[in-house]
Amino acid sequence: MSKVNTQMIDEERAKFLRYLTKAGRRVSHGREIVFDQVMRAHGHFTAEELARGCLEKKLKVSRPTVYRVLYDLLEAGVIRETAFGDKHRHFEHVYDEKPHHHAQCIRCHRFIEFPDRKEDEVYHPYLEKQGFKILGHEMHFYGVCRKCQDKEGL
Amino acid sequence: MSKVNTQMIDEERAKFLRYLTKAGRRVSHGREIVFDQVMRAHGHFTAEELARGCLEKKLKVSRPTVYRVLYDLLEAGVIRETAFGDKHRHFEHVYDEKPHHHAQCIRCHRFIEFPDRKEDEVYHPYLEKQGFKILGHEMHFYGVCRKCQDKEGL
DNA sequence: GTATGTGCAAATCATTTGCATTCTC
DNA sequence: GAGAATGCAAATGATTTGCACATAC
Repeated sequence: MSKVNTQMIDEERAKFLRYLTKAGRRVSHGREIVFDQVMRAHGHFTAEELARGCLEKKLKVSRPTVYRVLYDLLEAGVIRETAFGDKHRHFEHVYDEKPHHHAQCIRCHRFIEFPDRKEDEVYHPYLEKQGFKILGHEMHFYGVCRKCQDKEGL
Repeated sequence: MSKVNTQMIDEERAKFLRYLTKAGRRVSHGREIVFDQVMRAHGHFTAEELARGCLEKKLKVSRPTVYRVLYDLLEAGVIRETAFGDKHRHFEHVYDEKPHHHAQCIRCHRFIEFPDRKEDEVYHPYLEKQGFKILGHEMHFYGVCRKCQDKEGL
């Protein structure tokens, strides 16, 4: 919608195309459709949700293709997997990434989302104010390890 | 092994029994076996791993029972789900819980584990020293939300 | 034209469920 | 003895794969 948004999508698209070219893969119809749908998605989504959405909209892609392209996008660094202990895989764009956090209830599995701050202690009062009883936490960084960076250097 | 360890296991067992009693559930053979195996497990494990282990050791439990008891233990707060974006469910004890962190490679999905510090910035140099290129992070708190606390109060 | 991408149907794999049987309280 | 727990086999649901056909380069 906004100029920034459009620009970011273009950058992501360029990143994807660059990746495909470099990897000797093709710019196919399926890849375009799925890329598009991913960019339209808000927040995090599961592979199934995206696939279902495509099918419901009668887009010309099959479920397996959605899954396949999702892994392309992962490889390309356009999306990333989020760290939820759920049965399904969750993804989200890389492009709207700001450090963002979640508190999950071990009973109902619902998430409370909260804004970024500098130090982890800062979050406790915030969550407690919402009545969330904290049992522990885990910081989850994602990135590329040395070995994989070396491999990519090839 | 150590005295502390044994004591903690006893405490966890007591917690589990208390939960079962309170919930009007029974102290069955299956629950004892699975509790035992969980306490022997190191770090995090998947339901499948635990089930397979039980079957390989010819323990008197079936796969569905392992799964069922695992959810009892979750309910009882003896184990918790960890926040990994994997197809399987990961669990770990609550009892050896210290704030601990993981950095995961988006390529090979391997984890780098690292010790707890006070502020999240502190981790960056640590990971970078290991050649891990950080793309982002996510703080994951687990606990019980207000609604579920209220429900438990019943 | 050739190698890659795709859909379809079928295979997998972890997890869950129905139900008859066995056990705990 | 009644209500729970369990095993078994079968169901489920997400994800993946084999393969013949279609398409991008």
